[in-house]
Amino acid sequence: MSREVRYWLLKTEPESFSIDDLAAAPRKTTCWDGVRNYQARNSLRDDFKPGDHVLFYHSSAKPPAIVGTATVTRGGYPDNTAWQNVNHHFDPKSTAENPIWYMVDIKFESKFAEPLALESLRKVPALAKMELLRKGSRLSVQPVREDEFEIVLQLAAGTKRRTAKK
DNA sequence: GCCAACGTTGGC
DNA sequence: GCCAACGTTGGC
Repeated sequence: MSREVRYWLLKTEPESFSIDDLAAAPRKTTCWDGVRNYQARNSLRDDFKPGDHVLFYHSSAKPPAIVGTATVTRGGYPDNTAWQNVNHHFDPKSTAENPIWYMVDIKFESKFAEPLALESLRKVPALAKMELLRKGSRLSVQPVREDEFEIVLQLAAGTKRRTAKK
């Protein structure tokens, strides 16, 4: 029995890694390393599978916004940056024998014509239950419902059309 | 196991 | 820069 495709949202600060960085990366692919939160880790380790779709979100940006999409090309595997003690994400409790932290690979899929700002997403009733919009939400790796994902894509396409008409 | 102190995230 | 909302740590 084949598993259904799942949908995710990944947060990143564009100053450290942006959608443009992803688009410019070799094979437009990067490993999504450095996640150091257990709930997020569990998603990466257990639930990310190749073919899953990702919304790419810029946090601490002006404005904070969903800026594009990516696809998962490799499911969870140990995050080796955790046991490189020169690395910013070093965690002495994690070893190659007993990895604590996991990463995935994602590939660039699209960059929206216009960012979908957090503020504008809050005005969309169909997205009211989205984890991203929940008060106090801080998860950097979060599940997205299929209908939410589709609505976000439609919104992105809509801003594109309006821009084209100008 | 409780919980206060502390550190981090991230919108504003 | 502020601070609310978390998650983690560690004393007890």
